[in-house]
Amino acid sequence: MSDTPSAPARIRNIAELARLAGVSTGTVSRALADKSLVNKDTRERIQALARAHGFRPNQMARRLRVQETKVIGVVVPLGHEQRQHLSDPFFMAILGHLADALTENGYDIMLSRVIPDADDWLERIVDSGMLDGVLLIGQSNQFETIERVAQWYRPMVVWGSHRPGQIHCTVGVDNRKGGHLAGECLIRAGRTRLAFMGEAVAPELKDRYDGLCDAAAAAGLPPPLKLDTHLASDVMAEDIAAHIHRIGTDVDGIAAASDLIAMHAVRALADLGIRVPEDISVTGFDDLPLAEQTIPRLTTISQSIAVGARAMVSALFERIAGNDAASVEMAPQLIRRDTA
Amino acid sequence: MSDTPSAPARIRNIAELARLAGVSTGTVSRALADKSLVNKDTRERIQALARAHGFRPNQMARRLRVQETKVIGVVVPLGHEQRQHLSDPFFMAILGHLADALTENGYDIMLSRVIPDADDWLERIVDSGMLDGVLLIGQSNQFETIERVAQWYRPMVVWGSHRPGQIHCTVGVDNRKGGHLAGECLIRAGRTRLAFMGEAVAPELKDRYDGLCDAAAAAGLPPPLKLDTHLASDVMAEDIAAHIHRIGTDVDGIAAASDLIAMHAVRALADLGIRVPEDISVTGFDDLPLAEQTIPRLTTISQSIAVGARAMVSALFERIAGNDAASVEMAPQLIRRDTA
DNA sequence: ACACATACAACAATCGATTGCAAACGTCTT
DNA sequence: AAGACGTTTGCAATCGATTGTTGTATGTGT
Repeated sequence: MSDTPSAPARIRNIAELARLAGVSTGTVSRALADKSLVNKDTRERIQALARAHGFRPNQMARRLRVQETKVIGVVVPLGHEQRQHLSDPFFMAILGHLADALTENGYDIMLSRVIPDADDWLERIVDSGMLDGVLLIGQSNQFETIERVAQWYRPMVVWGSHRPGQIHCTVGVDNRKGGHLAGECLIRAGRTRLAFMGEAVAPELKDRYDGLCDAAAAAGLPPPLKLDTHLASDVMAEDIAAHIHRIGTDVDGIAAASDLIAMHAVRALADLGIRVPEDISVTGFDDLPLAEQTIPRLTTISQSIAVGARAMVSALFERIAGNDAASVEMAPQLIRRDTA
Repeated sequence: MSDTPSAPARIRNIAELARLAGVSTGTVSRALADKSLVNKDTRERIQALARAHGFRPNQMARRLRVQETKVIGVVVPLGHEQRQHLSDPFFMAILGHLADALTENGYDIMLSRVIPDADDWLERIVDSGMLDGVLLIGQSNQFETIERVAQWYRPMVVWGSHRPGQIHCTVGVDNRKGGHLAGECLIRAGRTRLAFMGEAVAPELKDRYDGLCDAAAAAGLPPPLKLDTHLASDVMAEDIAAHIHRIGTDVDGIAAASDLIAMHAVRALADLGIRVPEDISVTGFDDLPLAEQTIPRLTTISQSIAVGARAMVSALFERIAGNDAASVEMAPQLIRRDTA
């Protein structure tokens, strides 16, 4: 015996443990999986031995063999916003809830922030053989790519807008309705010169703008101004600064494409001595936890991110199990607070 | 030919592709890896074939073979804050920067939010065989566990405080100094009845409190009040509400343990008609991008998260390469804005 | 004492790629 | 024409586990 029990030799694989226990690798495998096929005594002896040596079977090998990884890819495509950070609060909020739901079910999360340079970025992710399923956060400007992959890859669910006849499964709010609600709220506050602050490249954002236009049209107002604003927080500030001059003369109501944009706008207006909501009304979009904590509190359109995340996960599990899961479109809700 | 070229049969593995190309699997493997050992023509023919069939080698198998996964685990231990969400802005901010740095280097990220119930939670992660390295965000109350694992597992870097003589490699700010800076700032503003709002369980937070005490002692003030406050945003609100009554009579300067706590506190004070900074001064900690966007803008202690994240990643790569990387302790910085 | 069921563990194929070694082939030299 | 050499390719072992099949004791019933 050259091994002292106090410093047990490190065991690298199931075969070494098998030799140590005087059994075959098959038995060890079954013992560690706590299968009733192996004698209770043997089983416990092997488990104790494994514990003593701090041995844990290699997951890579196991997963290769059983063809099931228990890993879900959570992918953030940044086609239109190459500079946008993962640190965007909306991503993070939804990611947090996804993480909760997935870990509860014993799945790990592989996080990818993808800038779709090569056109097979999604294929590369999807058949890396590392993932049991994929959750896409946002469609970005990659609608076609997503559709293409969805034709043959089932276990994928996307946060975003639903277009009639589309193949891929989405979960999201009715963004157009949301934009409409925001518009109505501004109009009810007596605002007539509306503007949309955001970038209408991704389907979600375009829908929000269209909804805002609907509301304006319904009230007999001209189509709202479109103030292009990046979602990446570092660039956003500049964009807003550039826009802010037109505001006050041309604009008295801002529907922002996200809470973050709204917050920045309110902040920038305050710097110019323009008061919200006295001089200008502002609405956000998302209803992040943050929106309630700002001063003044943000009036915004709720996406109920928590519910949405759960819906994504359960749709994904359905699809992994082989069943079809339909898209989910949730109703947005106006949360009236202080800014409009 | 039963296959029409427009709908090529799906190829599942390298062997099928090899048969199709009339070569051996070894050649296919080398061809796809673009190794010069195989003839340029053959190589290109195989690559074209693979592309035509949309074939991509199984990563799980490859990784098992080469014993290198190109995956880094990013782990958030929630020992003291079981209810804390991943959506905490600080986690998310640092995660975003880590994601940037890691993806730039061709690594994927496996995200785990761990509630350390079993005492071998870290061992289980570390030798799952799925990871080339581990980044821990925060030490939580798991200092001993981390030390234990660090004794034999090298490629691990932790965001948090550095204690003299500790084994595991940390990156973080000098939290004690940071607390000191916050205290000095409050004291310079004429505040004498200080309080610390946070939970001094994790080493980082305890250090911040100690630093605040240092500053108080240096100014001849009594030790600051300790207002226990959870970091999870849902519970936090209640905690703060409970504390808020003592404030105004007992307290005129608050050093919050995080920007988020500070924001909530300012908000809660505003609801009670207590003005910041006129009636009470408040400092945050972290300097999240958000801190600049609130009204009033948050005075806070900067952690320079971006720099820290880069430091973590480069220390980790050093350690993966087999070199030793020392802990990094960055100097905190007071960012004076409006709240103190 | 014999047939037969039961419990347990070993054997070996398998997942899908990578890679050291050897073999086949062609070219060039002497 | 034979040997040396370089270029390509194939063969087969390997990574570390899982699992269907097979084999061998042991125990039970008649």
